[in-house]
Amino acid sequence: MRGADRVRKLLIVRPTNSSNAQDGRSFIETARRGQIVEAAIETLAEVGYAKTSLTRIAARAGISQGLISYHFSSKQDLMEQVVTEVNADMERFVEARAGDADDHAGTVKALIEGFVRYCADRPAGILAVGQIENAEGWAAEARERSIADFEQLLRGGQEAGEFRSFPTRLMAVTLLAALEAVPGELRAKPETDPGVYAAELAMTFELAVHRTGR
Amino acid sequence: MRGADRVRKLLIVRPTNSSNAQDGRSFIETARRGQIVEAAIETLAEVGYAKTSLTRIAARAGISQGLISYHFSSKQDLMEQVVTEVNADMERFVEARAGDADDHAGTVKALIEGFVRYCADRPAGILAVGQIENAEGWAAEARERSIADFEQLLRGGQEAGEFRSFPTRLMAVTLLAALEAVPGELRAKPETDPGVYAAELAMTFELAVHRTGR
Amino acid sequence: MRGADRVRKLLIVRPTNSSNAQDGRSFIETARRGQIVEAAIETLAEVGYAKTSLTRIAARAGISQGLISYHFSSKQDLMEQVVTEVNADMERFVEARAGDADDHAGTVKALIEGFVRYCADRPAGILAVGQIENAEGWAAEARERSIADFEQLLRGGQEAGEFRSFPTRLMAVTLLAALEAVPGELRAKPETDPGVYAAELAMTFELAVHRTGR
Amino acid sequence: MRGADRVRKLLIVRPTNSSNAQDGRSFIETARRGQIVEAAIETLAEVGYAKTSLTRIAARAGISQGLISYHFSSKQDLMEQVVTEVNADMERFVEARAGDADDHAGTVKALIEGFVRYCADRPAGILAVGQIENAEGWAAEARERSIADFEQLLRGGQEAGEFRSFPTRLMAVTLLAALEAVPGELRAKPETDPGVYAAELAMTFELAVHRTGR
DNA sequence: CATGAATGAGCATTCATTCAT
DNA sequence: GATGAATGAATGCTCATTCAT
Repeated sequence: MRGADRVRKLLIVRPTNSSNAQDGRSFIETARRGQIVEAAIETLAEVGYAKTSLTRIAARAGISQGLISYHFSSKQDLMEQVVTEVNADMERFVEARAGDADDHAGTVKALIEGFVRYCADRPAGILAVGQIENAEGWAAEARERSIADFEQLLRGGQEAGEFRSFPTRLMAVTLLAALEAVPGELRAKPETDPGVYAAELAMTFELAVHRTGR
Repeated sequence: MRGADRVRKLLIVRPTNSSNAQDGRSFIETARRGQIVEAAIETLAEVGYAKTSLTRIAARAGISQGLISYHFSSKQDLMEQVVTEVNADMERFVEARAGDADDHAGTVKALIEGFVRYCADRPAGILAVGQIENAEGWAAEARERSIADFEQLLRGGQEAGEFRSFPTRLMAVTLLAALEAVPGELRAKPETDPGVYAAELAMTFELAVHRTGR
Repeated sequence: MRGADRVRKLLIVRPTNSSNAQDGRSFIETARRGQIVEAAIETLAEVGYAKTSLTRIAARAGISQGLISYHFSSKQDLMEQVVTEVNADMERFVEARAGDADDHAGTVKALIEGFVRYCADRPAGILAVGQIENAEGWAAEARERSIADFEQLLRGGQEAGEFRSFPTRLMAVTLLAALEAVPGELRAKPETDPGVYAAELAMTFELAVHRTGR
Repeated sequence: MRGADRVRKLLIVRPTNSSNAQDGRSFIETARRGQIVEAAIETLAEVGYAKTSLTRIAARAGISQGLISYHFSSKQDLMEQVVTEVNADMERFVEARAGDADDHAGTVKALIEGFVRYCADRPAGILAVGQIENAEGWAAEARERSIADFEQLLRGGQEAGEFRSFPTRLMAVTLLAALEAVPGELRAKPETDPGVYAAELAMTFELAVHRTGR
């Protein structure tokens, strides 16, 4: 299995059990929903969850408040949609740029680089999702899924003899945390070169996981 | 300078410019303020900032809503107090357990271990502060201060020839992120052995920063 | 310049700098705003500023509290609107009934009579504005504007040789005070004949200002 | 009856039916009550009724909030006391300076001059009473008493053939209004010479009431 | 006498949500 | 599909008042 496949497998979009995954939407409905989600993302990234009201989102989208309720059954429904769409978008992005690494170390590196580049390209989405997960208390579920994915990759590296022995869960948690810090850092220091950031992060985890001695 | 001193220096409690540091409080007032701060921490850790209202804090403390306003000039005042007290408590704790490492690597290790142990001991405070800093938009400032501290330590290690060459800011950001993930992980997996977590985290960063080759 | 013109000039509606003068309101919005303003006036006139809460105004208007906030950005915004509308209404009324006096004495008389008749017709508005200006601390500004207007008229009379010499400001202050006492008196003694009141007040100031000797 | 007697009669302090007229107060109690009343007057005159809280009065007096409630059964009780004391003080002042006019016109003049001088001397009290009467809706009662007094004086002048014929109540209302405007004007234009103001006001009403033709 | 801790009602305001049009 | 008028609950906060000390 080549790296691209590994990343693809890792980032596969999981079906949501909530009711907003139904299809059979008209073109206009899909467009409106997208517009609202976009406005929500921008608002969340800009002012934070606490100050993000439906009124504010509607104002940003240039539509009436009522229309949001027409398209989303509740504020929570909209927030779920934001999380789903951003995750799907990010996964598509990362997968597309995943290198053709043929070992696990390369896959980790590709993953990190893809994510950092995504954050540099479209920082609002990740910031928005961070706000939502934190505020709504959904961090736990989302985290578990990501952690499980990372663990699988790390365990694969250990089994292939590439990585040293370590508790995969803790390393996965740490890797996830390091990635989650990226958009905030890029916002705090916009002059940061994403390439350097990605390379440094990749190096850090390469050193942390690779098999020592030999 | 020994490790304990380095940690002490790192964790020095910064003077607050706000007015709630005044002394001259009666015993009963101090006790009530402490009780309210405690109730606020528990509430924040449990339900998150968005659902933490003064009413809820009062209910948890078993007092009237008005009493909070009697002791704190505003909700923000209370939140500031929570941050101040938790930080002071954490720094006291970490400093007290700081090892006697006589090199920079040892200091980093002591810092990580102290922090993980603190999170294991009193997880609510750190979670509460995280909620506040995120919601109130104070995260940026708090981050910068911590990052500056960490950078100083890392740069010291580089200058002493202990650490490899890397951009200290990015490593500091990553280290901070890894630490901030600790209370969430301990909450998600309460069975985690803090000692193992601390050791693993220390090892991870030891490998990441130490001078390679030789 | 005839008396009607003098009064018209005197009572010209001053443009408000606040933003609530915008047009482009729907019919229903205009109606609701009017209803709320009306309820506010009645409440203020009846129970005074201190006991006039948005809850009370809403109750009198038979609507929810939230609806007031929907139509007015703040309590102060509503109060400004009350002042603006009552003043405009009063000025329209007084101007419409302004006599065709062709001297300054006649103009003063027309002004007094118009105002007394307005107070007899719609006493609540003037009482409400009095409450607001006093409580909000706007009394000073409003007073100065009225005094300046009155002074101008009185000075005109002096220059025309109709009025005796007196400090115009003090006479203006006294005249204003006498007028402001009208709604209170009409409320205290509803049986008072407004015509008699107006005539008596006009006579009082006629005697006070007119040129003696000859 | 000479003018001084007329004024004395006019300004006689009426017994209050409320319960705060009881005697048998200790020295310290009397002093405290006076101190609180004084602080209330200053606060009312400075910030207006709406912003005058017991907390604020206590702060100004340099005592605890509770002490006000200890000495006055309610906020309303304190406000009543302010009105009573200011009125008594004012009446004492006016009476003391009442001239020895031997006709009614002179008495009116003495009254006006005394009041203007009092407002110039101690403006806070009258402003405070104005705030209270307006806000509490007590204006009515207080007004009626003053009006009755003035009417009696004016009727006396008419019966003595000094004054022209006019409805005494309306002239009394107007005179009262003119006097009530004095403290506000002195505050708005502190450079005003009280002597000039008094003389002008006296002249105005002299012209308004005196018997014309002869 | 005096304090200040404590309460509970009331305040203006915000906001997610509903619904007639 | 879309609007915006309307609601009602919740929020942070102020304040007169009570009461144990």
